[in-house]
Amino acid sequence: MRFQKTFKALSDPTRRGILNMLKEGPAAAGEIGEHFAVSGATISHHLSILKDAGLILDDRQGKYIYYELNMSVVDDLIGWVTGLKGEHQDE
Amino acid sequence: MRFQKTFKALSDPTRRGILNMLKEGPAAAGEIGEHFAVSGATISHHLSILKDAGLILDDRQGKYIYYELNMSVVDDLIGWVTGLKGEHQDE
DNA sequence: CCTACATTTAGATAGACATCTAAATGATTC
DNA sequence: GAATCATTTAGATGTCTATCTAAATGTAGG
Repeated sequence: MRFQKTFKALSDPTRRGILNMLKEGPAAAGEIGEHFAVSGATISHHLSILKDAGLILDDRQGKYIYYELNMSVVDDLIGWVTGLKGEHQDE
Repeated sequence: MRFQKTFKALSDPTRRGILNMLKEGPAAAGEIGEHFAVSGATISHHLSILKDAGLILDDRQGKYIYYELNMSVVDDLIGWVTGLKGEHQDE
């Protein structure tokens, strides 16, 4: 199942919030955490799921780890969803 | 959360399979069930989740209930996913 | 109206998941 | 290298979810 992890990752509102945040550009884990009412450990958990799904990339810079959207996977996702609109290429 | 039910619905592979099937056109619950290795009750459960998410519409015709993709919600979904690519309209 | 067929609802169960606190790892600076 | 800050990992817990079988509902035809 090529998109299982992707859609699972998107099924949580905090994770979608994180992706929306990252539209504005890369951000460190701590900065991301400030925007949500959950513990840092929980944010870290969400980031690992988004990363495992390929939706985000990480880039350590000293103390901080910056996360950013992975546009190529976002494009794959757009492809899948758009595919629901008729053009009959299977799966 | 405007898209919570939508993404939750998409997070299951059987439900995505159903949506892919319905690209070809409307189908009755029984016909849908034939394509997946789960009980009819389980298919019914998945259909109710897809329906609650607005992704499919139902249309009873005598004994049968035909399901079809709801393109307007598919379009909303495309809008959300495409929105990840930059154009900064929030959420 | 009784039988047969299509689908849903009810109730139960096993596995998955979001969350927390506490502890561990990684990296900088003095 | 000890102290400090950023982040992750471990372990526990309550809730959610996909699935099943059995029973109920809806619909058509004899």
